[in-house]
Amino acid sequence: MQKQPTIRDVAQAAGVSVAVVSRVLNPGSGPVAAATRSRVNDVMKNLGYHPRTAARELKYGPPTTLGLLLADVSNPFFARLADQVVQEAHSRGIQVLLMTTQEDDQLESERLGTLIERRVSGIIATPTGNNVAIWKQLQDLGTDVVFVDRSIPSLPEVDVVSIDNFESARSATALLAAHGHRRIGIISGPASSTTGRDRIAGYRQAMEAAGLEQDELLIRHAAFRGPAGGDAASALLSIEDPPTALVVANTAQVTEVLRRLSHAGIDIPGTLSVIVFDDSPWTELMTPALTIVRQPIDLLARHSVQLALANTQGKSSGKPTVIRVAAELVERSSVARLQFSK
Amino acid sequence: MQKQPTIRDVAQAAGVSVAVVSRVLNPGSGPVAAATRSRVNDVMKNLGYHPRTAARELKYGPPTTLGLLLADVSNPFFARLADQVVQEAHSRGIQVLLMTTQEDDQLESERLGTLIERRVSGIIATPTGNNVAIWKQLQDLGTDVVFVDRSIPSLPEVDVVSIDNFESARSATALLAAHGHRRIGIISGPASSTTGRDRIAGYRQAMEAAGLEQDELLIRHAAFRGPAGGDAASALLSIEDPPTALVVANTAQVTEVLRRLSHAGIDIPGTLSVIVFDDSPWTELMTPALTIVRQPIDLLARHSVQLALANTQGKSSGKPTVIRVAAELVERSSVARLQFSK
DNA sequence: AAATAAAAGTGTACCGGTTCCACTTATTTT
DNA sequence: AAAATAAGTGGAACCGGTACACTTTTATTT
Repeated sequence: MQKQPTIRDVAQAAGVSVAVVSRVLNPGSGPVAAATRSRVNDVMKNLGYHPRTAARELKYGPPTTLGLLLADVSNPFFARLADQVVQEAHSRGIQVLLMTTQEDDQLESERLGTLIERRVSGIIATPTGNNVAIWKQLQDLGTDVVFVDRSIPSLPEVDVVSIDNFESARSATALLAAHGHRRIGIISGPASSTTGRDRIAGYRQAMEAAGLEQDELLIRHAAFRGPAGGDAASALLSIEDPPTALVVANTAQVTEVLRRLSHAGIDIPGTLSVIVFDDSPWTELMTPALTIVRQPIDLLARHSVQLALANTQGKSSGKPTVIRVAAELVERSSVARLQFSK
Repeated sequence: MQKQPTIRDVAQAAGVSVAVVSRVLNPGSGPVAAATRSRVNDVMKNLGYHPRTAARELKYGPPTTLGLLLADVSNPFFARLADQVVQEAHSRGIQVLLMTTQEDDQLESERLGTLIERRVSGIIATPTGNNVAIWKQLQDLGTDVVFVDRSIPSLPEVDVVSIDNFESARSATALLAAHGHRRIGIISGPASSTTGRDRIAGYRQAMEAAGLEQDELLIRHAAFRGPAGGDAASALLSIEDPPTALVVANTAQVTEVLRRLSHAGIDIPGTLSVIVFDDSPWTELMTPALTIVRQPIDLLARHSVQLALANTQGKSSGKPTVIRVAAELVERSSVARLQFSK
């Protein structure tokens, strides 16, 4: 392990002052003779010099790091989001500190503490819904906070990027209704989440528009984690007059719900038609290929990163920005046309 | 946006020196009277003070950040790895800087540059295979480098954590042979990768042990990214005497290969038996449920993090550590028993 | 050729913590 | 009661860059 050269070592070796080396390091910060510049560059290469980000950050807490706080990354939806966010950030020279909450507000609060100490310029997060005080503090500190996929109603001043949950659920439900389904179930996120509520609202509107009876038994909320999703699916199937179609609108639990359906030996779409909120590659590989609501993850990522860096670039507009991108209903083979039997 | 209080603000407000505040901040670094401690703590809370990591890092480049450099995170295997690494790191109070290379060595080199400037204490990476000089430099600088899943033969002094690729491929192939298959194909990673080579070697050994003819046409290498995986699958199926069984041993391209098989209308396991290296949840949901080689991602993550922090903790043992964890062959329904027809 | 302007380069305070060392004030030891 | 030891606190240098104010060199103008 060699001792790390500093800017002063470089300056001395090149026979110039540290100020000049700093200028070479930051083009545009001041004039440097071409000959000097190349000499300094040579010395830096020979010495294996690399400026330390920590030292640079000390002067002005710079917009070079961004926090990405997700529920977990094993979920394909979040994984793809993380992938896109990282790519988008990298393309702007920004680094990403990845953290997970496991939907645990205690863990979330710890992570937020770390992000504060690191003075990240922005945070992109899927909030658990608690820790409102800390989120507020973060904003007061000048950190750009962006909620993605979900939001917290009691924090209306935070930027939000998500799909149009209402419209997505509405159109998915409408599609099922148009195929003759009258008993349509929906499994959505917790009622405390905006995501969950909006999707249910869209579902209701579609049911009403189709003139279908709204049975509260057909509406299920499931927590983002744990067995709740599977339980909801099982419960839905065991009611007296079970649904012939199901919208799985809890993005985080799609796999869990499908596993339960599969184990129950449900024939899709024979017994049950299904539309899910998840556009993972494998939804196409299943038998039958699943009809899905495709979330434009790249757009979610791009807008999130943009907003998370907005204030930094002086583009802060007093009001919080809410971006709703359109989701796409991709029809495949998991929805059956129901014959009129009654 | 409020101005951020510094340690001096706290000191002044509490009527003590900065040294005392620092001691309160770092318990064990020196004596502080209980009364003073609580007074300082109160002031910190009132002022909303949070120490800046950047300033702290300046003194001693500390082991508080770890770089995770993956090919991409949209791939479920890497996503789950990232998830576990982050959890493991968090449990040790370490933060994770996530980066992706897209398997592009140019991008990789840029990312490595950033990691050097940040003086991360350790790096966990799936290397592209190039940039050997930079990896060496990283190590000289005292950074703990750990390759996970793959390695680079020309860098034997780097720690490696992976599954036992040879044995995994051998046992998967042996299972197929035991089911009466004689024409067994394999799609593995590029020949330049250790992963790819080891798996092929395991395959060869199993073929030989079973007394089966080794046809080079049955062995395909596919790059980790791009359409190569799918092309390899198509090519395999169109040879004169096509395989009746296939080992998809290119973890990164499993989905791509399966998609191609699905589109080609191949009946699994009727026409083709399949074993894949991927234990994503959805492999169980497919029809038929896929027989898989399950990689213990949690173990890979745990060992990686441990090694990446080893030197920091003074546990550096001159020699590089190579950890091979056992993978598990999970039999499900995608392998058919072949009747002897010849 | 003198005057003026622009370019190149230097010295040093500063960012916000940490830590060594010196110093003062209790507490023990003999 | 004097000396030795420990506890509590403060002063200031330091980490490695950045940037401002200023001096020196070179180029341009008339």
